[in-house]
Amino acid sequence: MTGAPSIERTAGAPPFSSSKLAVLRKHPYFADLEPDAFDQLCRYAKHVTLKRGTTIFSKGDPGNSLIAVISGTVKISISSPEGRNAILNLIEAGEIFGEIALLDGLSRTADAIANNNCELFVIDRREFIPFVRSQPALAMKFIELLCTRLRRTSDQVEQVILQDLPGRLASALLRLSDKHKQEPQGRTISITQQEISEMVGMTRESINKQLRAWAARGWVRLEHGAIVVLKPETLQALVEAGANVGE
Amino acid sequence: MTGAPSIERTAGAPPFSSSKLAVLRKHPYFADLEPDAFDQLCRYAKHVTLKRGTTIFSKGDPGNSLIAVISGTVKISISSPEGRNAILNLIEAGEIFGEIALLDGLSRTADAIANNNCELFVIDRREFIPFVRSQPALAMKFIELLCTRLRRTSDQVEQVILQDLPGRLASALLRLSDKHKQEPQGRTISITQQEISEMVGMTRESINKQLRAWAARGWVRLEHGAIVVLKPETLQALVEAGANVGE
DNA sequence: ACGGGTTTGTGAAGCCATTCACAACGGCCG
DNA sequence: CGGCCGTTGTGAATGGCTTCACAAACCCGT
Repeated sequence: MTGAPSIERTAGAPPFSSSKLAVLRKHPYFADLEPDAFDQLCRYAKHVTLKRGTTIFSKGDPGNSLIAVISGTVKISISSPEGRNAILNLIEAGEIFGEIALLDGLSRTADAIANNNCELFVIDRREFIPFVRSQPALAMKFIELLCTRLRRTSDQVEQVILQDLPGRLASALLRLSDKHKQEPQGRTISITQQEISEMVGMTRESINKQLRAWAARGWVRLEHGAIVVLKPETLQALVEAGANVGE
Repeated sequence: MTGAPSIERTAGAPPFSSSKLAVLRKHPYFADLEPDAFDQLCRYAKHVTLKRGTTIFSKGDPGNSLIAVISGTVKISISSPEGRNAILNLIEAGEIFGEIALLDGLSRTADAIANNNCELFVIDRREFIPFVRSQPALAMKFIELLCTRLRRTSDQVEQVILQDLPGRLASALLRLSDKHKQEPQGRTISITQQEISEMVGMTRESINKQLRAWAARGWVRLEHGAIVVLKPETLQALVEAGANVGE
């Protein structure tokens, strides 16, 4: 709805290039927002570029902003005192994060780190909250977003508690490959085995062994820094059967 | 704000006893709602009583209602094909559940089962959603609720991935005992070891052994169908240290 | 094209939690 | 008050995943 015009140029002269705004504009959270409301929102935003490895915020920080990813990807993770760490989510271009602390005003629940060089929009809480109240439709959008996140996180708990290594790994691969389902055959996921192991909560070594076992059966193909899912249906079946099937 | 009057009796004659409504009225989600809006809400609700073990809804069901617990407790859980199952949450009197499927209209993410005889209010989606739209304050309340749930669930993921048995068990005990912190000394949790094991994602046997080890040190006391936390600070320290300390 | 850092591959040893198999106990209902 | 079922307590054996310790392959910058 509302097409995608009106970003091109406005009297108020938004301080960012239209191409960068377009990626946000297309996003479901903002797609059916009033055009001028969107422009107003953009005026609140700061544009930031970071290089790989930069910490955006840390667990426990006061959470006073919402962040939209324009390019690159951001890693949402937590780490234990002993040095183990877990990746909760990977946020890609067009997505937003940091909404929990933004909405409830409490501290951040996890760390956010630039996973590679990236560009962000940062929207301040002070300016954003009144804006949400004035736009009930936006509030409903956030309810939707929170519901989606909750479903995703619940799923994660379910998997980590109920599934073993093969099941969890298969789920993770399917979820990641769904994000980029370009061609029907050959869904390539750009990710290191180290990262996958941290998403799944197991060691890199175990993940590697399982992946190679599947590669031997032709279910996946391993590349350097990437995994190609060849038989998504088979992996899906494995998840549903409750693992223990495919070795 | 708004005190707690107006429930007593209204012209419209709400069909439920005021004592039952009071438990809802006191709850944060509804506390600062306009009195007549609250009455209107109550008119949408159906009153239900169930006996222990009854299934309220199952994972995958279409989610078309919000449920408030008047008395008793409800178990939110999921189960794997092999029969393992995991308790995600225990909902007690005064709390509500089922809000995700209510708000986004998709299927239920888990099973809900009456953990003992209980009384519920059931509010239908068709009637509720327009009501939320007409009450922006209520929408903001739901955003808060969702944020709380999300923090809780994220925490669970964090614990299950990063902590070992002692750490997870300690966290669970502390969370449960915080709910009922009556006396400063002797926080009694009414729960079976079987249930705790399903909340924590480990076997009853393992949980039993850990609990007895702690009982020997005087950190907890075990009763039949209950656990008394004697040294919450010690358990807390154990969680923060990343486990491996207490045995 | 060389060199250092990251990513991947692999085996041996060890450990924590599960599984299995009971025994004892408590509480409730007939 | 006497079964009976759910809860708790325990030990031995098993196993899946981790830990540790490398080696090889790859990638990028100079």
